[in-house]
Amino acid sequence: MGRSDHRPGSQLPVTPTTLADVAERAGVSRQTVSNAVNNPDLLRPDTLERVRQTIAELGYSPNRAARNLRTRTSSLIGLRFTPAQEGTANAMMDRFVHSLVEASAEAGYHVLLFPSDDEDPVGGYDNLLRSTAVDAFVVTDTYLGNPQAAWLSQQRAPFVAFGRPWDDDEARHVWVDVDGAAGMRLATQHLIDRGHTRIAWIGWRKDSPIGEDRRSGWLSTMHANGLSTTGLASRVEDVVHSGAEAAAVLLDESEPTAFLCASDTLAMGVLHTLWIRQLAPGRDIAVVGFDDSQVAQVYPVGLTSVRQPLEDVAVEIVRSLRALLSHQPVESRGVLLEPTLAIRESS
Amino acid sequence: MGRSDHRPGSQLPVTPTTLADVAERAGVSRQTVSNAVNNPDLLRPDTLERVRQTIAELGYSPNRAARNLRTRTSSLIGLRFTPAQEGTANAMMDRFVHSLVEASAEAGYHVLLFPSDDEDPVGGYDNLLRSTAVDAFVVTDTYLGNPQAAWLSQQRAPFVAFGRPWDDDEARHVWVDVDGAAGMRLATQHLIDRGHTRIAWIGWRKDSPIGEDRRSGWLSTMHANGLSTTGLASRVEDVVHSGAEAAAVLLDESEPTAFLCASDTLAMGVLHTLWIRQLAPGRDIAVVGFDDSQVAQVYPVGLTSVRQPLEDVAVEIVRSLRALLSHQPVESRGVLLEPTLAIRESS
DNA sequence: GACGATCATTGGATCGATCAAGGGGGAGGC
DNA sequence: GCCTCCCCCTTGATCGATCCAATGATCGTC
Repeated sequence: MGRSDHRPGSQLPVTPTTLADVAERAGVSRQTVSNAVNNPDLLRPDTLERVRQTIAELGYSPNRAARNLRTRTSSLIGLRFTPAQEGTANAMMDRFVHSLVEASAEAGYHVLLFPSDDEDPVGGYDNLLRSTAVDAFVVTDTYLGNPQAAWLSQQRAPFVAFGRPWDDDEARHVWVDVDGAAGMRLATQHLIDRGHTRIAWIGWRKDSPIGEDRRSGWLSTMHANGLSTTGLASRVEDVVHSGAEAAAVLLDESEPTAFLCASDTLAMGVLHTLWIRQLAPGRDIAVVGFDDSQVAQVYPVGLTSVRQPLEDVAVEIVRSLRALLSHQPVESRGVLLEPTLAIRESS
Repeated sequence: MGRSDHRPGSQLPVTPTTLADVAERAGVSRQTVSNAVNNPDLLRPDTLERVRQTIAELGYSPNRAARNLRTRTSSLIGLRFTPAQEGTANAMMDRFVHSLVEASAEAGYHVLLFPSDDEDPVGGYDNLLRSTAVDAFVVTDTYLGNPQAAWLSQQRAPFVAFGRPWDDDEARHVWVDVDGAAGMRLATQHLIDRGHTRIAWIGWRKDSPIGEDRRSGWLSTMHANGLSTTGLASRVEDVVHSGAEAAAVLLDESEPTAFLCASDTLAMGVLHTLWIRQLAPGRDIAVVGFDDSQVAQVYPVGLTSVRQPLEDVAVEIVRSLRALLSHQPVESRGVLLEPTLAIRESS
């Protein structure tokens, strides 16, 4: 039998059991039953036992709506669900959402998804906030110019961001992020340890702070090891064929022996170019990506990739959220977590 | 300015506006405000206008908890969130969840995620049901021996399944599914049209009804075109290297010119074998997968793949759910949707 | 055995919405 | 003029939990 006794073979009563039902049956008042559920310490051990017994017998579970109304909470965390873009390999949302659901459940919260509306990016937040449908939000897209974090701050709505407030020095909200630069240092050092000296970088356009951060990890590690980076960097759009073209140009002009990419999508482009030129990834040329996407995992020649610790991110977010909601002083405004490197045949 | 007037520059009041606040300000009773929101037809046009004006001025939005308590509904749909398995390419959950969130929102519902517990697969459902936290469920894993659908049916809990009740003839619940056999007929015919006659099948083990269904699409189309299938079929585990091994054996023994796979994961295995043997996918040998995963989309040689119409599935599910919850007679117990074929360079 | 202090438990009010009846007023019919 | 009807709106009760203040039980103490 499962953890909770849900009595296979029995049906749920048409009208669910209420607190009053339990109270009557156990011969105590409603408040006592309420205390048995929420403040067991207040009851005498024998009373507690009797009430718990009755709760189990009747299969009672507090009505969420009534509790929410009285306590002015919902035990729900709102998350705007943005799916992975088609044609890219950036599918970390899936893993992150799962981790968040798990971590939230541990803390007694559920995750409520709401759709994204590009025309009115804060509309969904506003509705949920006004109707007190959620206790807090988790914000994921903290890219340049995204008004959500600032708007929520201004509304004094509790939220934690996954991602640093890159472009906003004024931001005072709580955030959790993964140290992309550290991940790239890890990857670069890995390649250097394998004997590579001419390691090329293929990243995003300069206006992406995330991309520039990752790039800095490559740059600093190269220089720290006394290696040159001139002519070895390229900045392109985050699509497969851009990665392929960049790799072709770099191969022709600078003869790198390894490629470090800001995303798995770009890495796939590199692999395409290698395939066309009959170069074997891992043996002739090393390739490393970022995100440890499914693509990296199932690609015939496994792609080495920087893996974000999304499980830890979720745990940390929920921890911050709880502190925020219980009005405890938050230890620190931001938390930065270290990624790991999933090493495969491509390096 | 956005669709809903959320007044940038203003803060949310500390205590949210209530129905009574609006009533007082508009000079009407609480019930009249309630009717303005839920049954506008009951009001005289000028009163309605006045109330609406006041609602807009105060930025009023009905308190969810109070409404839920009174109406005994929650406008929430529960979904057990199971992430994609690592090391496989089956990441349709991401796309499906997004579609479901969108379709639900259209109908005034939000999606509530709860975690999966393998030890107690119905525990999560039970809790939410007992505490009347959700109005209905969407069940996604209807594989062999999964007790969820049967358990929910027995509890008389409203739910719609994504997936047929393969192994349960007794099942009377509502479901929506994608016709995998039709998808494979499409794919097989596509390959035949391209001149292929020796088309091999790599699928899952025989105890997977989904796998057998997909296989039947290949089989029937081959036979309908007078083509032989002997020695051209293989049944393996759904992992990359199994697909690779199966492809190697088939190439040696039966010399197929095309491979049809039950999943993109297996197709990746096939591509691996082709790569090792220096065979060009699409030119020397055609390959087709199933699910149109990100892998199929970003693989250097785009992988042709059967694409499930998940957007339509979600819409259909929400439609059924609404009928179920409004106690309308459901037109049909099950709905079967046709997949499409995403044609790329591999075929 | 009376006393205040502490502990365990209780009854009434409340959260903010909707439901179910009931009331005021104008139009229309006799 | 009076009654009925209908439309529009209001009032009181209710959903099921928790908050708050108060009451009864238990205890040690003098």
